[in-house]
Amino acid sequence: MIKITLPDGTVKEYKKGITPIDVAKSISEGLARNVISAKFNDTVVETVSSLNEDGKLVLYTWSNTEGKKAFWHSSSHIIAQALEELYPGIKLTIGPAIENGFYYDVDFGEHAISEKDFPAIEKKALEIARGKHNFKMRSVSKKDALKFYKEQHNEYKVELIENLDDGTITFCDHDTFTDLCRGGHIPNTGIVKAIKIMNVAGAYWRGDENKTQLTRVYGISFPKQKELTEYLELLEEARKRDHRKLGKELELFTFSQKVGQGLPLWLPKGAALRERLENFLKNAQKKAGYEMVITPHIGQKELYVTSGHYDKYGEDSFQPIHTPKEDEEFLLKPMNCPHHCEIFNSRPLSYRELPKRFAEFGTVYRYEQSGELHGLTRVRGFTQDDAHIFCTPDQLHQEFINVIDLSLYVLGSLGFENFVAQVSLRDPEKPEKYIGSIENWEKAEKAILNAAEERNLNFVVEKGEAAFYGPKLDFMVKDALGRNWQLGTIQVDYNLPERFDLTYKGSDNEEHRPVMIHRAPFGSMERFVALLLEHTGGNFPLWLTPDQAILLPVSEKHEKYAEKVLNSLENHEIRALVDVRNETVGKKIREAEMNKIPFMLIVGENEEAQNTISVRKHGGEDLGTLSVKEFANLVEKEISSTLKSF
RNA sequence: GCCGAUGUAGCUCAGCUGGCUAGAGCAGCUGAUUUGUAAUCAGCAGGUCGUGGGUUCGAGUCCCUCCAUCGGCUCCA
Repeated sequence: MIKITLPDGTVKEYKKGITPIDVAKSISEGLARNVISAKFNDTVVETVSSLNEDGKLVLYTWSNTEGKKAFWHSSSHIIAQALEELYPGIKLTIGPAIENGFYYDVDFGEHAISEKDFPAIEKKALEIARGKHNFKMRSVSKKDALKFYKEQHNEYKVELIENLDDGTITFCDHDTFTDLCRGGHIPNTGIVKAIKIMNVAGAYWRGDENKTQLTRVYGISFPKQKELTEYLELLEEARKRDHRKLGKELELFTFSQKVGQGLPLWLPKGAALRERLENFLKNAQKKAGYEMVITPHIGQKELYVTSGHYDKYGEDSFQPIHTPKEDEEFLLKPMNCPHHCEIFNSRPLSYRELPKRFAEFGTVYRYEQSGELHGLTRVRGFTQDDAHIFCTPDQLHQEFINVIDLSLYVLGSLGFENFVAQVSLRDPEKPEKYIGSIENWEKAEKAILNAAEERNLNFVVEKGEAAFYGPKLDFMVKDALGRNWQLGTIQVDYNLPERFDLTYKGSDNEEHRPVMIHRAPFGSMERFVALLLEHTGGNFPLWLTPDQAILLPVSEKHEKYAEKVLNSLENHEIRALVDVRNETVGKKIREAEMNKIPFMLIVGENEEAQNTISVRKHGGEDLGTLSVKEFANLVEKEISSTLKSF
């Protein structure tokens, strides 16, 4: 007999060799029907694996992330089988579950598949699923595993197997299909009732752009057809929140082929909105002891050679600007830090003056690969809400904490609640990717981890994601389609102070090296506005939104009165406009709704007589008839409830 | 940069297998209407079909080049 501990703490005794699914049956038939995967002692096991020792068992259903993972991973086996049957001779590589669905990377050889082929593949996959084939794991010796794939001339699987230890290799069989696989499947293919191929894309073997490019087939599957339909509708809804679409509709920004790829043009409404965001941060920064500086958009090549950026990015970026003078070269500034270092260097500083916090909304230019450009989230010219803090090693901890607090204030004020803090450390196995001493790296990494822990941030650690000069703490936010984007960033840097030979005079009358913090709570104005658009669906906070109210005169006769109201709204610092077009009120409301204007103020005969306005909120709520003063109070109250000061 | 897809009026789209002066709705302009909480009516105007080549008697439609966009990969100071 063995003792099985369930998540609720109960311990039950079973015969040695019992399977998770049988354990489920012993609890209830209903549970057994829904169990699709299991973990035993924190290791993924099949629902039909024998359990031979005491341990903790967790059973998963479709409603658990773990259950979905097994479901989607199993679905990738089904798709792989369908692909093999439809396109004999293709080479399978890997097929994991992802956040939404799964993919399988396939070498199709000469054959290229496209959307037109999806229905046939889906049909085949569903046929296979309906066969209710059991997923069965078996151990295979390294020799046999290699033989199996060498016979198929599948060099990818061979490479994978070669990196595995003999004795740990397992295959998974279902129906006529066999795949190298670590495990973690649903009991049988029949549980998959709906399966859809979402798209195909190129993906490099092992993520290395020097290796073969495979075709990645993305798919998703569900235990019910209805859930697939709902998922597709959800995607459709998400597309409505796409910042590129909303940015155009709300006249915030645009692009021009003539100006160039990835070079956004901010339209009047967008520019004004951005300015409000900048002022919001400037106010907070002022309270936090920052000083604004201004630096030029270009700098001598030598500046970036000193900083190390030229070495790292020079060849792959905008090329130097030449002047009539021989050998003179300038670079468009790709970051502000070197300039700020030279500001620090402009006169001798005492430890009594530190920390120095230089802030600048600095526009920078980076030659991003054309395939990487994406709306406002990835552009070639953008403005960072940048600042560099120069402090003594003793001050570093507190300064870092202060920056975390500022960043949290910014995100909180704009309604970003579901962010993830990511601590990016260096990859210890690739020292060639980084500059600076190991000792300094260790200090910097420790400083970040300590600060993140002290502020109780819910953070994840990613090795190998650090900048080449130092580790960082990034605030990651998802867009409408669930893609992660880095917004705010805080970076500790011991390297630039050395490269620029920055010093301050300490209390011991000796020269000391300051530590530098790079930080940008928004990240960039472009990306921040993009993500804000997707999060709010274009319904910005009232303090930020382009037009707060629109006056809708019922007819031409009331235009004069509308102008008068507009005037007094302006005196209350409310951004408003009048719709003087010769249109019906119904139409004016419709358009104001589509333009997402928070308040529609209808003025007609009654209002004019009583010196009031009828207030309709975006979305349709009728707030009744108010005086301008009452309305202004209402606006002020709403603003102060969302916009706290730092 | 790589793989795949897309590109027709300001916007959203139609235009079948190549065949007369390329269509619609919305937006715009003009006029009528003077409007009460999500589209008043009528008329007008608007496109060298992303660019440059080619095939053909004939190209929005077929082929190639380039540009841009979209979904991924790689990259992201």
